[in-house]
Amino acid sequence: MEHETQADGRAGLYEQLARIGKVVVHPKRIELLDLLCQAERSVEALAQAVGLKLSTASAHLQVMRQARLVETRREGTRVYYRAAGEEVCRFVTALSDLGWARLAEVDQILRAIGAGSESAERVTRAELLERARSGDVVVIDVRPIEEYTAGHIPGAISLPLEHLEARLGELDLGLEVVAYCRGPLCLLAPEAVATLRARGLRARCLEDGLPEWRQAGLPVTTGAERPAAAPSPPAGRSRRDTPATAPADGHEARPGRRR
Amino acid sequence: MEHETQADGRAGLYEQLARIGKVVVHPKRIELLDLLCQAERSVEALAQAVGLKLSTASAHLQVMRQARLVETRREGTRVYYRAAGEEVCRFVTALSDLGWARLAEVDQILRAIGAGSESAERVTRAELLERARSGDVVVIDVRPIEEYTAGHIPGAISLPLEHLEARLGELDLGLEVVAYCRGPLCLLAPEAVATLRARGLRARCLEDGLPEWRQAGLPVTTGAERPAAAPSPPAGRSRRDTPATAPADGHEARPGRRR
DNA sequence: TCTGTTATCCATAGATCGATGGAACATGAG
DNA sequence: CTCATGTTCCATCGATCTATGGATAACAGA
Repeated sequence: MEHETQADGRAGLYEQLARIGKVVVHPKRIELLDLLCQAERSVEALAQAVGLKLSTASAHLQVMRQARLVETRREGTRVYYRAAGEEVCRFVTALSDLGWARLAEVDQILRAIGAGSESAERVTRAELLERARSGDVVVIDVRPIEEYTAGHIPGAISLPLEHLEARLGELDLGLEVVAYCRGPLCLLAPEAVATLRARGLRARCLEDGLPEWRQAGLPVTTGAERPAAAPSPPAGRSRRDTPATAPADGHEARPGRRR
Repeated sequence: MEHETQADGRAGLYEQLARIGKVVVHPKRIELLDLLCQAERSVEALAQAVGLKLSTASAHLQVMRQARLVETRREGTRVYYRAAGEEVCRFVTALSDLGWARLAEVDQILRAIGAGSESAERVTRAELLERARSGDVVVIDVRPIEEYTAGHIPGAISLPLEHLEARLGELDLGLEVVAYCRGPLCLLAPEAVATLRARGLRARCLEDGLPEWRQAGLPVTTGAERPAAAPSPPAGRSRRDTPATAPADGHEARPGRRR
């Protein structure tokens, strides 16, 4: 069992799929994959993000790499991992959807942390597009800054949850705030909304997160943030829009999941 | 660890998702799930279909049930399993897609069995819809009869691969034949097409299979087959169309995958 | 009630996996 | 060349998983 490339040579299709399945048996690996769908990171950053020893994280990443779900890039002495493609993110999304729909416990956990009540009133992607065009909302990306840099909604400003309270002043109090994060299972945006509401602001979450936005074929801007004073620069000024690989029909490519 | 419902009580979101992941670590479980996305079956039928001892198959099904991916129905002395919902099939589809895209070996296996060369010329769903309307194609469902009964493309006739040669006479030689099966990783349709072409007929595969057809929001007919003489009864006469849960935009809901 | 059929449960033995600390390797800076 | 840093490889122990045969439970029919 050395040459893993051709080892198991007589392995059927399902054995191959099981190699992918092996990645998502372990909670930490799912967490890592989820992170990697947001942005590429070094091994050390990943290990720290999910609370794992370096060697353990590396081992997990090896498993993921053998299944071809992640790829690496070397920069000097450090190695950056990234998701190996669009399909990987779609797979993770499908897994999350399934979890949301089938596992009552997921729902309970989310509710227990307080994301239950207000999550009912979310902004759809279509609605956000429309209101962003007319300029009467502020869109904030509450994920860590690296993930914002790796890709964000055009016109959104980066306001990581941890800095939210300190930088509240930057927000235009007259406008409604729409917060988004990693996806339906991520609690960053719901927490941000709770914080903002406690301050008397009007705030809602976007349905789902950036991966779903991207998968819907909507434009994504990469690169650092701009001064962040103007709340709504006209959309479409992205530094690098996604190539039009996905059909840009957008608006609910996936059937809805919300309860 | 008895009350699995609330055991692991203090488990995070990713632990919950890993419960789903656990299902797809094992090749046979993926195979079972794939089968169950086509039609419900008894334990015995499943065990036989995938070549497993009864007790082993039952154990696997238990795992899948604990993860809430399958549900059961009792009829007399036998228990029927079925996929627990639309999202399950979507998940399996995403896994297959990912396998197709990432695992070079999958491609090699498919090619090795001879599905490589002709698979390039497939019929899109949109094209099939159009040509079925004008009535110049025969659509054949080459899956086992149970799966046809559980759901098939309106107007398609059931012609399981194993009976194809014997029932060749039923086909209208003047029309092109479009064969479909379980999905991109299923070899039934490609083999059928190869057989038909060897007989001099014009034949092509449909892209993907029935689950993808259903997921695209297109109508699905359930129930036994009709006399199967008339090659193209007008579509839309389905005995029970799928409820309009999914958006019926159809035509390429997912971004394409074909190489 | 007794019997045959179908499915689940159980105990066991063999295989695989995960976490961990320390060694080994590659790279860049003195 | 020699160090320091970041990452991967390795050996090990403990935990978990799988297959299997046989026991048990649910059900139908006489």
